[in-house]
Amino acid sequence: MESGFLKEYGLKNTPGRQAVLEVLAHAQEPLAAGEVYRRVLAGEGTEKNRRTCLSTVYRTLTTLVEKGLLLRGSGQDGSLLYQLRDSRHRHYLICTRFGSSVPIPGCPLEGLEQSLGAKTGFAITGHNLELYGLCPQCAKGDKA
Amino acid sequence: MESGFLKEYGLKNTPGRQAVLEVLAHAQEPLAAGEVYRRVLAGEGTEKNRRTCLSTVYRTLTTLVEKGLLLRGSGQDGSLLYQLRDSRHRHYLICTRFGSSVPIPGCPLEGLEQSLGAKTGFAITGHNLELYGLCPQCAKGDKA
DNA sequence: TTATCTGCAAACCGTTTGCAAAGTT
DNA sequence: AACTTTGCAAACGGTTTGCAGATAA
Repeated sequence: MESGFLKEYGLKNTPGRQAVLEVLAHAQEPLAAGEVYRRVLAGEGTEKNRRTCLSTVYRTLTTLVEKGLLLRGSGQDGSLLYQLRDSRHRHYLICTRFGSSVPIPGCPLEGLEQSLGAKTGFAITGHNLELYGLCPQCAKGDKA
Repeated sequence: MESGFLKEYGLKNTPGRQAVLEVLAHAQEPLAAGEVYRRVLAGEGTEKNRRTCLSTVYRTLTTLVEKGLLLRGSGQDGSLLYQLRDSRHRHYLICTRFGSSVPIPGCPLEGLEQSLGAKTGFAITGHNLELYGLCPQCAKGDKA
């Protein structure tokens, strides 16, 4: 994770912020604030900051979303999830009975964003997409 | 709203449930539980139930989602939103600066659901999609 | 009559905020 | 030194739960 990186956004370069960025850089999927916090404490990412509190993590995440470094979306249960803006993202098929999820290959929205941006004048920076349904096993034992 | 409708799902047909269903049937967009509650009290829908409590609304919504009558998604801020499963849904382009939103014409996922269902064996029942960006006005005065 | 449903109040959990101390530039 | 950021603890808002009385079948 580049340091000096934060300054360009008018932010002070503190170990806590570095740690949050590193955790998100290593994450494979969007993370909830609490999960980011746990990973920072566990020392994931190379920064060795283990002395932070949850509210600081929240404040950092909020700040970074405002500056455009992170994207914030929401999961099926309403939890807020954060990811680096440029990280490779995935979409998932989520079983509404057990919550199990299967990643969808590719992103079906790439073309759409462009054409929609052109049509509306919006500068589109991201999106949130999940599909819900019953997984094969659950679909059989249906009929509740 | 058909009565007798609920019985088929093994549910008792109570005025509270009727009222919740009616509110959702008249709604133009997905509603949060609190909003459903307010509308029930206000007597929207034809059912005249004004004597209910918020936890009952939550329980009703949860039950109806489990039975497959409703879909539950989540908004940009993580609030949980409910809608009738078969109601016409819309997607929105949301300005990340002010939260203003513009509806997207049509649903870009109709084809996708079918093919994905066939490929994975999931019985796909719904989805959640939002696009984020800066609206034309904000995109100009950028450079934070 | 029996099992389900409801209202109330309290618990719960994720998120936000006030404040004084610590850190960055 | 000036201003930003942090830790702590308390507040907050939406959601869930336990229980006893009411209601649908």
